[in-house]
Amino acid sequence: MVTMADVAREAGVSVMTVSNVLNERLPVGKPTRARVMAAVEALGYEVNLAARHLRAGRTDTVAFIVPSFHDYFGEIADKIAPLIEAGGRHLVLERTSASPENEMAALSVARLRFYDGVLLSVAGLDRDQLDRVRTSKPIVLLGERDVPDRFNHVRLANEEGARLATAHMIEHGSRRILALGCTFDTAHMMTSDRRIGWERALRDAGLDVDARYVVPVSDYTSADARYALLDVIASGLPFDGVFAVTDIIALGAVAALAESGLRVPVDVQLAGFDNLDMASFVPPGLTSVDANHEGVAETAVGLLRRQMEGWTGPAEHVVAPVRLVVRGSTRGGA
Amino acid sequence: MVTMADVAREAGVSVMTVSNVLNERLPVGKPTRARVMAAVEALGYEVNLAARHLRAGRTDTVAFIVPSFHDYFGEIADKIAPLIEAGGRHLVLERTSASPENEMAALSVARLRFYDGVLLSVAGLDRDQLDRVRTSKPIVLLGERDVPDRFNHVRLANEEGARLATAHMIEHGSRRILALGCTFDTAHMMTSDRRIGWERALRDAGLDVDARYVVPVSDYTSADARYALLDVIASGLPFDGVFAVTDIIALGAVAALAESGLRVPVDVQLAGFDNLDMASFVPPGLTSVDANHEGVAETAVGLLRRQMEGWTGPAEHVVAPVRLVVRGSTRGGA
DNA sequence: TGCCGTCATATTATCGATAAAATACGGCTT
DNA sequence: AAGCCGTATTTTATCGATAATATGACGGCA
Repeated sequence: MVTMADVAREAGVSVMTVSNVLNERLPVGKPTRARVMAAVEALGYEVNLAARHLRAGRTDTVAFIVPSFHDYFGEIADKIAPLIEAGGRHLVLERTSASPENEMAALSVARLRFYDGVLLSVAGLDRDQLDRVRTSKPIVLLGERDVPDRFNHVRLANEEGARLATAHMIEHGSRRILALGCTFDTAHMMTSDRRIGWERALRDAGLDVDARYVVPVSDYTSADARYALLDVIASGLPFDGVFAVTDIIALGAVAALAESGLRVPVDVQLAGFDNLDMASFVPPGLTSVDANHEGVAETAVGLLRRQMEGWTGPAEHVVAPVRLVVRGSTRGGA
Repeated sequence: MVTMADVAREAGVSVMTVSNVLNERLPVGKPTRARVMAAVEALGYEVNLAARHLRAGRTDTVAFIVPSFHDYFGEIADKIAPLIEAGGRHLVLERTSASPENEMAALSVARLRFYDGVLLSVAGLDRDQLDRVRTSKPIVLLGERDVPDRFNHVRLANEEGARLATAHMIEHGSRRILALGCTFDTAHMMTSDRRIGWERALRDAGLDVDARYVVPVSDYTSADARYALLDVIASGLPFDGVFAVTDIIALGAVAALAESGLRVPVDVQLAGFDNLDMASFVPPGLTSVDANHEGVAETAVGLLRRQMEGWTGPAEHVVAPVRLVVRGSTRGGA
């Protein structure tokens, strides 16, 4: 492996001069610079990032730590990447499988040191566990869980989004709306906050809240959502609307409804949450709560950058606004 | 920051003994080990990975470098991650935006050194550019491009998959099948190999190959596919089948067909490629060529692991077999 | 002539771990 | 009691860069 020392020897200068040429820290005379560059070319030198990392304590890398690589997280990661790159760093993704242990491990001092900053999409950790994390590394948390005040945090207006979607379906005639994937259990705040929004919409319209209409889904996959909804249909519980806690859940619902001969939106209206790319394409177009990925990405990266540049003011807790994108799966749609 | 030296002082031993306790390299006496562990606990010591990396030359990390984080790559990454973790390393994703420059940069010696091994999904680089990469770092290439022999490479049976899908639609009555997203241009081998399979199926059935039925798509998104197919429909070119070069393209086709009042599979049969998770759920179920993500992941990780363990035999070029998963979008389906 | 300031380059110390070689020590053999 | 061995532990050298400091050369000016 060719090192700076090799380059220095080849160019007849000291190692420090090579470093100065390459990093443009101290000024170097023109002819010297030329000789160094020539030597770098000739030997094909490339900096050893491990050594730089150890000495300079910087990696020019930011990690986005996600529960899984696909769907929602893949889409948002693609929005975050260019923003990080614009700051001269690059982004890597790590995956935790949504397990608290893995999330904790990812936040260990050792692993954190690999990065200049970390965006963590919290899925498994609760407030207490997060509170035990002691680090001065720039971190921004994303996601719908409760987090300690000292962390920067970006989350969505879950309740409002669910309310919008549900109210929209009520306005267009639905009276018995399932909350598919929602829960009463508050451990997973995403599913309970959205359930609260669904409840509010029902109450605002003077409708009853019937616990049987809250249908949990075991694993947040389309497959599980499909099964869950097929069970409901088989049970004979009457419904004329489905609020799905995410678009992935909504996709499973689309399949279950189609298989059961229920027409969307004529027999059943359907709305999801996240507004994934696929939502526009799944016939008849999936009405969905748009969380504005782009905006969330910008906010989160902005908060992170501020920390990486040395800002030490109080943490911010941003609630990203949402809006409803109406498509063919509800009766207000095209 | 608490270092090994701090722990050593606290435990009254040398730094090397601490290292030996933590890494279980040389045997350490039981009482000494206990004192060291106690000191580690008391001080909250965690190893500095940068220092270890510099000295030991190992990071216990593997990178999967992808064109973009979403859809196909997200799904396959979720398959790869557990396999890497089973080997005691962890996986990170990096993104290249499919640009040759970024892929080349990712392969630079400097960046490679951050990882014990690299899985690269080649999207932009051609054979010549790859040939310029000189490194002894374990690398496995994935994807449908042509690559130099000396690299391990896993790709799909593109031609065969396209042939299967097309032949299946012919068998069930289609006579004029579009090759949506396919190309004559061989730069992107995925799109041309799959076109060749489509052609072969047509020829095998004694049907004409009409160049007008090869419909390129600008950017491999569902949105672009939808536009492209709407254009075809508007042009009046008659067709009764669509082979979509990927499921993402097929999804765009689903939307275009639905909007145009064409029924799937009655008026038009449709088949895709990749068998993404969503393919089972988009009504009426998307017939798709299954590339066996799981198997591809295992093969690629196996080849990589072999290299990381020191094997230096000749590189392998694996063509992963494919099979057709028939669903409701074609007439053989349920 | 002698002193000072400035720009260019070189020296020294260090980041925190690990590989390899060296030493200490108690027991066992003969 | 001397010699040897194996286990436990320490010493020394090193990975490759960078921060901080030191040196050198040269021109300007009193």
